[in-house]
Amino acid sequence: MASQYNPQDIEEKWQKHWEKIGIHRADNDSKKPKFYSLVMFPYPSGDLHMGHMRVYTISDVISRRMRMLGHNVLNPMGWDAFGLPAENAAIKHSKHPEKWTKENIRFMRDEQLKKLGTSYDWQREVTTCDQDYYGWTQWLFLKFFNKGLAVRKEAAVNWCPDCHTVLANEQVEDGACWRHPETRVEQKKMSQWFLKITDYSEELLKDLDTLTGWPEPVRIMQQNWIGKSTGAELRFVVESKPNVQISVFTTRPDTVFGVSYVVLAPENPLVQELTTADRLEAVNKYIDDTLHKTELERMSTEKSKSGVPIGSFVLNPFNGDVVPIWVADYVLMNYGTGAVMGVPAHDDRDFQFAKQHNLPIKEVISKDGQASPELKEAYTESGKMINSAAFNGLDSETAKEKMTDWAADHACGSKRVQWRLRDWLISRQRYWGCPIPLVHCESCGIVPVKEADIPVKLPIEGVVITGQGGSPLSSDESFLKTPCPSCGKEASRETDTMDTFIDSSWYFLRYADASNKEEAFSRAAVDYWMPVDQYVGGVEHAILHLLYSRFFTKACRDVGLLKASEPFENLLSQGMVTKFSAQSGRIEKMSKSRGNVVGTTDFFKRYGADSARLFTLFAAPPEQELEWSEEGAIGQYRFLGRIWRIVSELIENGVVAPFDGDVNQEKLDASGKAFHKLVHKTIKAVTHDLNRGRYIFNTAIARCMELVNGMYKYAQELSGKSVEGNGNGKTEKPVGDQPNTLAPRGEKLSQEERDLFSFAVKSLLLVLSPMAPHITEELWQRVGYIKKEGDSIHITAWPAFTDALTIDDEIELVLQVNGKIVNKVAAQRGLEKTVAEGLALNDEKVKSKIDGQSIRKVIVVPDKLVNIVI
RNA sequence: GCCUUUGUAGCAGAACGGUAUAUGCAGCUGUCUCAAAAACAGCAGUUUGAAGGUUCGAAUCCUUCCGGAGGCACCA
Repeated sequence: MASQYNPQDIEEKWQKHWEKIGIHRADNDSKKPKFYSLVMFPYPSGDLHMGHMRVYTISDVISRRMRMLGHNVLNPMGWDAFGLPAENAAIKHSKHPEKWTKENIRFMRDEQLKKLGTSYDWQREVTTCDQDYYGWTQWLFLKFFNKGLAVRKEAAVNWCPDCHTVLANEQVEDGACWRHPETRVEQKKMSQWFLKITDYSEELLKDLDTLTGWPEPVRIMQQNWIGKSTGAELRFVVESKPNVQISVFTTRPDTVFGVSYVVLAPENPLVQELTTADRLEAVNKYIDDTLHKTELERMSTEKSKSGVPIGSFVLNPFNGDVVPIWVADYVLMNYGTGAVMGVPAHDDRDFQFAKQHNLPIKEVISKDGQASPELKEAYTESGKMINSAAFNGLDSETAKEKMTDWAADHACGSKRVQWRLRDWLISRQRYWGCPIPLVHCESCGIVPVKEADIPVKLPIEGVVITGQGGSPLSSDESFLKTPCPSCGKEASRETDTMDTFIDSSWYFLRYADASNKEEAFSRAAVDYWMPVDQYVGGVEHAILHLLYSRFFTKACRDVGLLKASEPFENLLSQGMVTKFSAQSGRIEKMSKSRGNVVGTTDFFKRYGADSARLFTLFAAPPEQELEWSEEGAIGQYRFLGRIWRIVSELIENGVVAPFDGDVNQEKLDASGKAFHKLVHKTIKAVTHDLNRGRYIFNTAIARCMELVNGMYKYAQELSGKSVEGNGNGKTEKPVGDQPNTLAPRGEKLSQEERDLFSFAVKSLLLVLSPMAPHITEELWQRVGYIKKEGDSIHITAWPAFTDALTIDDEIELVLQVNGKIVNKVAAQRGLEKTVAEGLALNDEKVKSKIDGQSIRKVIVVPDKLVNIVI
């Protein structure tokens, strides 16, 4: 009898063996076509669970299959190892962040990722908190600095009181810190370092169109984030102070004849300048009130539109109307010019505001060019111009341009493009990050550290992390004091560290050349590997990491470091893994805090990594959510057990042996032919499902299951024949001392039947091997394919299929009358249309349905159906 | 409020505008067993969220509505 399938006996053995023979190493100099397969590297938080494993499994299957297709595959792994949790853990366990991080990395690498059976090239491992990584991060920063892409500006920035640091706009969600949804960020005015991502706004937007290998939703999210709006800047002269103008940005210059007021943001300095004495008290009170509102209160669209007039008026340059200036908090200081023109008739917010404060509503555009008796709501579409003097009758889209031109001609406005994207704030007042390599010198100002003096090392010894009172770097004299690189006088280092998103914005470049001691990466290496052919990661990075990395790639290109303009050619956003949580009583994202995690170690021990891999691939298509189910996962274990049993018995019974050739189809009986076709159909289907960009693993596995089911059936049929010739579909009772076997005995079969089994087993193992790498390798060896040390199923060529053998000769022809199915008949494939039609018209059931009525039309779909319309 | 996405047996999921259901889980029956488990063999189940429309023919395309998921949100 065959031995029991026991993953523990085989998985670790092969993992070690693969590492030893080095089949996962990428070659920087190869004749094969390159394939760069990348998965978003993890933050080493300590313990991965089954939910995390999904992304690594998906990416690994893609990598393994591309190797079998003859590619030189780069499949690297590393650690996004700087960040706040290390500091928090340090405070909690009084363990240095570096120690904590390194311990986590060891566990996650050796006990989790390796035991999943991933095929990484560990020689290229990168750890962002290592000097030989962050030194190059600093080096890149200096390149950007020298190119004017890194600048220091005073700005209102987001401060998270929990993290004790500032955050970039992208890291604030609903007015709260992305790490602490319960913590409201505060606005502080600070002088900080920024990377000028806005220099690339236009290109970042435009190139989204070239990213056809990205999911549409991600592209749309980036597009919205960049937020380009085209319109005009119009200038309104203040009536009482003709030398002062209020600039407004509008996307609707065509509505300018409908302006009935102008609004300033409370923070706009013009408010102070233009408020008249009699309004001063009211205006100051209003501003004071708004400043005490939370960001959320201010942003709420539900609430009414508050505001007060400031007493001054402006002149509408188009028609000379004198309209009041108001201050209102629905206008934001940090977008556009901090002032808007109020056109109640054609903007929802302005309409609401005007209704509330009894301001005139003047219609200047209507659908048909006719004025409406009374507007019940703002008309925000385009239409025909009315009440707009010389522009009357024009289509409003045309008027937009003409009126902008008019404004330019009369020196009261111009065309303007406004972006939502802001510069990337990268300073962090934290310890566990990459030090910004700059020096503040009293005489020379801000001076970059010399390239030769990089890395600026993060002090490790004697650092005390309390989480209070600023970064430990600012109180570490040995770090702080340094001679000025320019004049040599005593100066002090910048104590801010960089946002950790910088570390992850270029790690994929370092993988290309990870052990380079001279440069961050060699031009030849990155130009060879970049762009990444297939990136896999969670959709939570749709904006943050993916936008930053795109920016970094373009900036590196412009600094002359590489050729590529876009880092990631194809992107797969896998769905999250969920599980029922007893805490909440709901199905939720698998996470520690929700108490619904499934650990890896225990599962690997009981059912093996192959079962875990198969389940996560099988239970849902990759981009959809996946609900973890213990029963479902065990089902995959059962499936692997079925493969193990049948293949083992076929080997033991002398049926299956190494096979390299074609099965002689002619010498097989009907069920042999059918099974032979099933094998070819399976190869075709799995090949198709795993093809680049498709990656529908769930159906691929289902096809493998069909093949295994077919193999059982065929084996049983042949063993029935070989025992007693009983073909009734029931399992034979053991006869005498003969055990109850699944597989026939080899000597009872013909050569062709044995070949067929050998071919079927070989094909099954090959197409399943990227998904279940251990069991397939073990059985591959047991069949006898591994002859010398370097052999492996994983570097064997992907199997081919014969298309002719994937097509059935006989088909079932569906006969319809008026689109309703009346009968199904067996027919030869490839019937002439007229023959098929005749077949249908002569069918008894069809005839009785037609019942002598006249036929209006006959539709024939070849090899599918005939529809008779009466 | 706007945008994206999704709704198919009890559950997870298949299905170029052409037979609604591959595959797994759960369920039921049988073989084996003293019995059970395991294994093996087999069975059953929905008319595709709802209503319209286009079509010879709609799960698939269009419209409206209902439900789920995600994103954006006084961005002028």
